[in-house]
Amino acid sequence: MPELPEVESARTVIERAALDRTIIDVDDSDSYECRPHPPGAIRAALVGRRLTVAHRRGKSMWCDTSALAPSGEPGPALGIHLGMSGKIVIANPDGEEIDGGDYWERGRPRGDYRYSRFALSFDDGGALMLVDPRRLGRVRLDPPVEALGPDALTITPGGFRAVMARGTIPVKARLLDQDKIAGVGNLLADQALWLAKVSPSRPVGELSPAEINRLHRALRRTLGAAVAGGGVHTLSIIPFRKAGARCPRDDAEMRRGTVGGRTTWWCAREQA
DNA sequence: TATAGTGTTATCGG
DNA sequence: ACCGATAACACTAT
Repeated sequence: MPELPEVESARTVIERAALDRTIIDVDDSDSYECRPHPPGAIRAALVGRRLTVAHRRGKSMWCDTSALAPSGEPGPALGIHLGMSGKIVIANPDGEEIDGGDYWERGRPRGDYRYSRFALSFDDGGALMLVDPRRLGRVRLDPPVEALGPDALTITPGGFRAVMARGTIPVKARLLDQDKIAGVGNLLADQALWLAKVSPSRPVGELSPAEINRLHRALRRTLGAAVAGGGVHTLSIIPFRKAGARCPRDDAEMRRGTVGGRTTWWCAREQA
């Protein structure tokens, strides 16, 4: 399920395979996925335009759209969030199907579009779909991406220190706050905290400068490992997030709890 | 069969 | 203002 690395991969798929194709139809009939737009609103805004650039910040993607005529104004940005179960699928007129989630989740039978919640049809006969069984993703025009914090992949040490500077909130909850730092999900957070040997429930304001530095370096390493390995499911702590598991570094018990509203696993000794 | 879950948003209560 | 808890979304995996 998508965190920053998976979303970046989806963005790349759009960039490679969906830009500069003229949109002739839009299925925006799922009013929950497309909230707050009523059915037809996204369609009316996009038909006749092309996606021109694919952006990402944290787990949010958005595409710039072209003007309807050479002298016209560009269209609104098309924002796509994958939620917990979404992926981009592109079907091409020659029968080729590009599944932007193939590398991180079990395959979906070719041509199974049961869970397509939003789709763009192109004038060449192809289509881009948001396939999202749980319907936790969303599609909207001009998404408020400026509310997001700096991207977790490019945040500077100074920026990271500022994010972790104040408050009594548990450090993991702060890592998951997309308005403070964008892109860290539950698994990336558990892995980075484990690598840095920092307890997920420590109040951020009590972290030492050394701990904050360690955590930032751990986060960078974690993001690099997830991108290189092919998704957050390849992170090294994942097999140990289960009952009875022991920490692969010191063999202490792995503990389970809820931090920031999410299931959290940590080493009872090193992350005390 | 029952339960948990890799995400976000809104809302309520302290 | 800050923070925790809950619900909503609807399906898969164990």
